[in-house]
Amino acid sequence: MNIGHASEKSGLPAKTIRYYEDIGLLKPDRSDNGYRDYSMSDVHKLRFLQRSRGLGFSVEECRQLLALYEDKERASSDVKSIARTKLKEIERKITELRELQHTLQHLVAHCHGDQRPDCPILESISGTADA
Amino acid sequence: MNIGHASEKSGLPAKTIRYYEDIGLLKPDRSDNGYRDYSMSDVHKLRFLQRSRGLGFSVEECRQLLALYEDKERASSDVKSIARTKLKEIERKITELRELQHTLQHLVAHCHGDQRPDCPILESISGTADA
DNA sequence: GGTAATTCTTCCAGTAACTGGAAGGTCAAG
DNA sequence: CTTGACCTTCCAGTTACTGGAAGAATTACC
Repeated sequence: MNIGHASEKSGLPAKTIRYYEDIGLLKPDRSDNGYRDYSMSDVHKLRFLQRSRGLGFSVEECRQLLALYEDKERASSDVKSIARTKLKEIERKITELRELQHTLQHLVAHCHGDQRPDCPILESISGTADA
Repeated sequence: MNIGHASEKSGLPAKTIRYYEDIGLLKPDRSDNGYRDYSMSDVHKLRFLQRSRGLGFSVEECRQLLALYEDKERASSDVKSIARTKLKEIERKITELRELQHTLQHLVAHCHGDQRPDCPILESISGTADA
């Protein structure tokens, strides 16, 4: 599969896909003509990268997450501990997104023109009533 | 409140806080000595930025979200529509995080050394069974 | 078969969002 | 009144892309 097709399937621009290859996140086969040739597995990884980058994980964290998957045959205890650390982070992110969600919902539902600058959303928007 | 204190409270490095000021995300008061002086409201905004950046929103999206809050007095229909768009995005992010969570949980629970490279996690890790 | 458009290649420069470090001013403690 | 922590600005470097040029390969059309 050429890069254009892989780009469509993964949601990542071709430029970004080539960049990910440059920094060693994946290395697709090459066809005889020199074109990159992406397998389904490559596309899965790209889609995974597209998602996890969009969720605020750094490229290095994504590299770890990919390694988790790729090294699962050995599944050593450190691999599991990384996974558990990431799971904690994911839970935190979900919690924070829920709070952001509630804040915006409140904004849409209750703050319609008659709110003063001291709206309680100001207090809740940061997730800390005190700070 | 000086920048060091605001940094502690918001979780953002002082460098980043100054950068956010440079690009016009907030403008704290200045004390007589020229030091930046952060209000509680400023710290709330910083904490909000810290969170939403970590959740994969771009600085420009964060600017919009902050504006949502700051312009809530007028609460025009476009403000609400932006909020609704962001709510959709937040829901998507939550869904994706849940899927990532399940994948990692599966990895920790079931893939312990006896998995072949064609582990079904490969299929599910990208969130698309087909692709 | 010819040729024009599309898609691919590499390379190099630019942007976004920080991040580190130098050079120097301010301030609280001893 | 000096030492050390914290602040200032400025400029350079890093990360993670992103755009564009120049050229080769494929596909689409006559």
